[in-house]
Order: sequence, then C-alpha cells, then structure tokens
Amino acid sequence: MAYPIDLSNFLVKRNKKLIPIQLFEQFKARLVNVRKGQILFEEGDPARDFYQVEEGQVKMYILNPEGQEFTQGFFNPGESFGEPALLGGFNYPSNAMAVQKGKVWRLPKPEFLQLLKENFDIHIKLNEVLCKRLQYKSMILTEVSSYDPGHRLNTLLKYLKAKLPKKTGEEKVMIPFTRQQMADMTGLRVETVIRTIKKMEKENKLKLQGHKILF
Amino acid sequence: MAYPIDLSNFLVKRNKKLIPIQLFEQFKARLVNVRKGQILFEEGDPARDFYQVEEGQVKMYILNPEGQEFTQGFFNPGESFGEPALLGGFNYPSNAMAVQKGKVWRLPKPEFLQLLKENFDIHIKLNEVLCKRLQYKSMILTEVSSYDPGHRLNTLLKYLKAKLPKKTGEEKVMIPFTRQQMADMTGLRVETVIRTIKKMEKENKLKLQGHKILF
DNA sequence: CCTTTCTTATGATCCGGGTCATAGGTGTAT
DNA sequence: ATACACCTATGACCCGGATCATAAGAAAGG
Repeated sequence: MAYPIDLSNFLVKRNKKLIPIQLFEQFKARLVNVRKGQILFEEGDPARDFYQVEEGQVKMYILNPEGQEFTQGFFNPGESFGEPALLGGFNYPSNAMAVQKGKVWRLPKPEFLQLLKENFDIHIKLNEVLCKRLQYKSMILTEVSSYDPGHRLNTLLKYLKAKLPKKTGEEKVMIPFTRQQMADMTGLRVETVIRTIKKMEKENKLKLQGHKILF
Repeated sequence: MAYPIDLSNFLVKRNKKLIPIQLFEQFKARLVNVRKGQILFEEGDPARDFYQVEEGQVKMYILNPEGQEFTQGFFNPGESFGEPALLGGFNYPSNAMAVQKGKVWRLPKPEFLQLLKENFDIHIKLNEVLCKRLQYKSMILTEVSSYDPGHRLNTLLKYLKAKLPKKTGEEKVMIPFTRQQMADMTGLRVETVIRTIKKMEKENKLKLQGHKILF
C-alpha cells in the first residue's frame, strides 16, 4: 500500500493537458469527484470511457496473489490514463486508484472517437503519450530483465530526474518517492532498495539529506 | 543470436495490414529490399521514417553490455515497427534486424503524418496496435517483476497460443519457438527454460513431441 | 499530547535461478 | 560425408536478493 505523501509533480511533465476543458465541455464529458483511495476501475473491467485527471493523482497498479504491488504508473493533472484498454479493445489489465482527493474527466468512447476525428492535433498528442509510455515500459523491462538493483535504481532515478521540474542553479533534484514506492516501480523489495540506496551514497552516485534522496 | 527457423506466423494475427500498398504508393513510400541479418536501425539512431514489413520478418532487440539479448518483439508482413520513437519524438531505444530476406516499406515522417490526417480509420488502427503492444509489455513486465519461471513461461505460452492461428479440432498448438528465444522474451536463461519446460511437462501443463512444445 | 501507521534501517538465513562445464542431438551448407 | 553452428539436456556450484525478525524515526490524525 502506498504512503500518502504528496507526489503531485511527477513522471510526466506538468501542464501538458491532453484535452482542454473547453473540448470536454463541448463533448459533454462528466467531471467526477473522487475521494482518496477510491477505485476508478479494476483489473478485468471492460473499458468504456476515456479518463483524464483534472485534480489530484491517480495510480495504476497490479497486485499479485501474494499481495505484492507493481506500480504501472502515476497520473497527474492533465494526464489521461486507461487509454490502452479503451483503444486496444481489451479489458483493463490493472487497477486505477485515486491516491488523493480530486476530480477526473470521463468521456464515453463514441464521443471520444468523434473528438479525435475532429481534432487531429490532439490525436497526434495522444499518439505521443502512448509512445512515451511504451518507451518507459521498455526501459523498465530492460532493467528488470537483466540488471542488478544498483543499475535499476540508477536508471529509474535518471528517468525521474529528467521528468521532474528542475530548479535553476541546482544540479541535484530531490526524489519525491519513498523507498517502498521505488521498490514497487522496479520490482525490488523495500529492504533491497534501502540497502542499495545506502551503497549508492557510499559510491557517490547520490546524496542523502536526512532520508531524502538527492540525485 | 537467433536461430534462423521460420517464425512467420507469430505474435500478432496475420493479414492485418496497417497501411495498404495502394496508400503507400499514393504517398510515394519506398519499398526497400533487405537481406537476412541486415540492420535497419540501431539503438540511439534518430527516428525519421515509418516502417512496415512487406515480406520477411523483423526483430527488435537490445543487447546488454554482457551481450545478453532481450527481444522486444517480432514483426511480420503487414506489421509496422519503430513507430514509438517516430511518434514519441525520441531516438530508437533498440535495434531492428531483418531475421530473413524480405522487403520493407519506408515512409518519411511528414508524409506519414499527412497520411494519418487524411485517413482517420488508419490512425485509429495505429492506436490499436500501439495499445496492444503496451498490453504485451505490461504483461511481460508484471511477470518478470514478480513471478517464478514456471509462471512466466505459462503466461508467455498462453499469450502465444491466443495469437497463433488455431487449427480447428486440435486443442493444443505447437509453439514455434526455441528455448533460447523464449528465454530472450522472458528474461530467463536458456538452461532455466529447458528445466522449467521439463518440469511443466511432468506437471501436465504442456506436452512434448520430441523437442517441440505442445500447449 | 499520544496513538497509529507508515517509514527507514540492519542483521541472519535461505534458496532459486544464474553460471559453468560437458555432451549429445539436429539441421544446413559445402 | 563431413563440418559447423545452433539446438536440447543435465549436473555441480554459488551468490544475490528475497524473506523474516526486530527496532527506531517520522508523519498524520484524533
């Protein structure tokens, strides 16, 4: 289970709205309030709507029978989620949960397709989003399939650093994730992440400020 | 290195052409001859063209520094490849090699975008392809990150079985892959695949006919 | 304030799958 | 027929990360 800290700026650059509010309104999308911990859909559910976060944060994840979680991704304001199942025509392969209280746009598939048809630029942006997600998955897959924990975490941190907004002047960024969350993203155990992070500090691959990771 | 057996019917249903020849001709795409083993692009190359297999088979893969291969996918006639980098705007994260002699369509990005703009149905089909590829990656990622070899191979075989053309009447299909190739697809070692396949036979999860796997 | 619940942390143990060595089987090319 | 390159197969060994136990720090909520 995730620790409820604020993860709001993360995994994809902010202020990159796929679909603007005005278009949602034109196509009569619904803006739904979600409470913290609310499940939006579960593994196996059929995909009928397009979803985009307006406020808050959504996590997609799967649990294996032993209860271990693997995080597929975090989605922030302006970002859509669940499109693969919608456009690929299959049931959701994972769960979606609101990490915190917020608002989410829902647009039924037929209206969504019409919207794409009438807005080529958005359709192209959607392609871009899907492609970047494939890139992320390929990267993680490569790591998980053949590298040791140090390499895996290094790659994850590098990726995060590139996505996080950089404060001018400082060359290191603070990683806004707990070790448990990094474990869930890389398929490692929390103890392994803890030990590896310590080792990486000794090797000067990162700095620790209290428990916070500077990379 | 891959063993040059015929893998022609595999991983995605056949006869599903994304873009028909007539459209390629209309947009003045080039039909390029490729020889067996030819590299079409390599990790790090910028993505400038859209590719679709006309004849033969293309493999995308990465090699880690120790030389171990991880297969990202096989692409058969009618299937496109390399679109993520093209549409996501990043360099190729992996290599593409012709597994056998064949022909490949190449269409520069600007013309490709124009084609999509004028053909909404193809744009939607492209989305579907990308989404299914995401589905496959998520599946493999889930397996690799938290399951044992038996579970991983079972999932891979289940997936393959669903994609392979089924002969009516028979409930088992023959898996057209070597153990090395299955290892490259699941991130396992060939010895582990061999041992696990044998164990699965004892557990009646599959049948062996000589060395061929019936699932 | 205190309690709860999540965090980070560290040591001990264990075992599954990687690694290495060796060998026989199978298909293709010459 | 022979050679070669890749395949399947099996045993021995080992090590890295999972697992389990335990505990102290930090944050959230009443």
